[in-house]
Amino acid sequence: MGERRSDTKEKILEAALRLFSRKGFRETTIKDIAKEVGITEGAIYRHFNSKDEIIHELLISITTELKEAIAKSIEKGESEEEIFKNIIEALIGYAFNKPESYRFLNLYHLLKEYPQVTHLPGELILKFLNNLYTKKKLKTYPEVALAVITGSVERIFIFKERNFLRHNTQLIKRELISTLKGALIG
Amino acid sequence: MGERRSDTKEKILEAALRLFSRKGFRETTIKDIAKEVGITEGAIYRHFNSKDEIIHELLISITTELKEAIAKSIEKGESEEEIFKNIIEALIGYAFNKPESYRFLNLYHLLKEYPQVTHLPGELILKFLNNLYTKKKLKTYPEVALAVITGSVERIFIFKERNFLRHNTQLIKRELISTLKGALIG
Amino acid sequence: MGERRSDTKEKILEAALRLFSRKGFRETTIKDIAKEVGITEGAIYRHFNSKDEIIHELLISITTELKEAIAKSIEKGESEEEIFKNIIEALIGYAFNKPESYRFLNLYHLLKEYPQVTHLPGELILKFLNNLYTKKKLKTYPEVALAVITGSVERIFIFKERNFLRHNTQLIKRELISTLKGALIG
Amino acid sequence: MGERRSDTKEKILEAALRLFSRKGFRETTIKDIAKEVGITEGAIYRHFNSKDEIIHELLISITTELKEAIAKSIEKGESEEEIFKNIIEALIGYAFNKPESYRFLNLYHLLKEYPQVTHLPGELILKFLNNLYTKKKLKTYPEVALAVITGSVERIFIFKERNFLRHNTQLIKRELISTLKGALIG
DNA sequence: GATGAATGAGATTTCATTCAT
DNA sequence: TATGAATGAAATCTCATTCAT
Repeated sequence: MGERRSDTKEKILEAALRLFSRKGFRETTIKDIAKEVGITEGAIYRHFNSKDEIIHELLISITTELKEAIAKSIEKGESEEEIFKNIIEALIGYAFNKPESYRFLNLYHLLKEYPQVTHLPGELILKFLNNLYTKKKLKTYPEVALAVITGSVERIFIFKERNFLRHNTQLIKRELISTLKGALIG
Repeated sequence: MGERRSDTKEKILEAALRLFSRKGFRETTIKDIAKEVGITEGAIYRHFNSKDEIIHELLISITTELKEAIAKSIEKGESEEEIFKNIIEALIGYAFNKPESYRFLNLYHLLKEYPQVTHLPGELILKFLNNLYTKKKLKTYPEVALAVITGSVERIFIFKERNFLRHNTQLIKRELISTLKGALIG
Repeated sequence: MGERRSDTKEKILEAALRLFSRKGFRETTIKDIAKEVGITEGAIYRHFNSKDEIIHELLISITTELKEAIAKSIEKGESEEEIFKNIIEALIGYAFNKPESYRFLNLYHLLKEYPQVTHLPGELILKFLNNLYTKKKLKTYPEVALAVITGSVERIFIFKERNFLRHNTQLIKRELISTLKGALIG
Repeated sequence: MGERRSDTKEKILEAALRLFSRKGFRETTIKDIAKEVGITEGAIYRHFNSKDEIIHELLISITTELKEAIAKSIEKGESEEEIFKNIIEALIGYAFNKPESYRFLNLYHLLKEYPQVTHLPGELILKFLNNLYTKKKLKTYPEVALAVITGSVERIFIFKERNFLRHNTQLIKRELISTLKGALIG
């Protein structure tokens, strides 16, 4: 039949992301993905050479997307304080708007080795924090600040997914931003 | 016949923990575990009915252990501030001293559904934070505070494992504690 | 619309021969052949109904070609000795000038059953040898002579392909002819 | 159940040899082998890591066996003429008594690259022929002689398998030996 | 004639689990 | 208790062939 262009490839990536992020890499089978897309297993292999290739392609595109979101949030900020706020907003925004992508990333980095090839989104943030640190505007070491920021966002995300947050999302976002601001740049 | 019920069973649990935390659940096979212990696959089934049972037993014992560590850290503190500090120390201490158990826990909770049966260590901390919040001694919502605390510790742990921290562990610990204290209870 | 019935069909046969003789039947895929020709898999099926049909068509044309070469070598000879020499020259010539066809034939007959339909080139040679034998001009049984002739040529061919021959090809050819002559018809 | 020792491994090798030599490597499946042995596919993998490993193990043992047969035939001979005769007898004997092994070897060397690791049986024969050649006792180049010997034996073998020989085996053997002797050492 | 996505059957391999010894 | 061969189900991947365009 053949959908126009490579609609199918896109559908495979979407289905795979959905399943990987929900169930993990090993526990998601090619058959699962095929069924989700509505094709047969063999058809997957016209678009990808292996399961690993699907995972890798997702990793690259998600990493790129998140990195770009962060880059943009840094560029747009006018003061350091604003940039700080923008970064956290970008992180939370990404996690909340693209939960599957965000989960995928966490899962990947927990299970697989850190891939050398991929420049991680964290690097951009770290650069900014290093800069603040040099100017004595950061209350702690850059690595510690990075850990606090990214770790907090991740947990907030998990809590949200588990319906553990007793306040509405907007409120939580604002709280987190002001808490981290207070903690790190005063 | 010795007195300890089963030396082998203990060794299986240790080996399984080591492998699960390093490679993941699905990517660790019963054969891997058996080889690590120095026995054969069949022998594993003398001590456990299934692979899942091993995972579950590990989950229970690790969860219990961490919960007890936290409980103790709360009991021992005399002031609220001290308890706050103790809790964070207990968390970092656990992560740093029992990295495999800590990794196991993170992995498990990322991959499997939250098991209803298990009372999570976080609950004790949350109770304490709720208490602080009621007394207006917490700068943000308890859930947000819990996210910041546990998320930060997790990231510091990951950074340490990846040799990403440029200062020594003791220094980092102290920094984290003072940062979180500043952020959350001022 | 040209006159040659199908240029593409010819190209497919050539590519298939090249690949089959190099890698074997099963290890050569329709996709391999299509890629070699520069068309797609589906296009192959415009010209052939199945992979087996390609193999069979090659078999027929190669067998015919070799048989004709041998027939010609027999017709052209004036004395029995000359015919004997011509046959061996034709065999070596075919192997050396059409190595892919020759390899194909060997491979086919090693892997598949002897096809009843195909009259083998060997039959012509055997007829000639039978004739010599009747006239008491052959030093051994015709079958043995046929084995010695065809087997020797095949091995010389293999040795050449593996760069195992330490003398130039012309010399080797001459040596082989005189050796076989000495051995079989004195 | 488990037969004593590794009876099963031996049975797998035997069945695999039988099938490979009859049908080829790719056209013989693990399932075929398992069925022939009377076990399931999975069981094969307790004894071998892959299909290739089975092929390789067969290659090594067959090559070794043939090489030893030839080495012995050389050692036992007292005169050069006797050694010459012994070698051919050893080759024919091996082909006729272990037809599956002999077919396997031919098939392997036609389909796969010459393996560097394996010292080929031909080397021993070549050494002997080189020696004869130096002493001016060989009527042609050693490589040509080797080709004539091994090629003739192979074809005789094939003819026998195809019921193409019109005289009894013993007679054929004797004929071949005397023919080759006449051809090569006079 | 040609494309290339898709099918469907089957091949190799993996692995939790069972079981005779 | 322990061994390790065997099972059986399932996973990844391959490929000849079909078919809508």
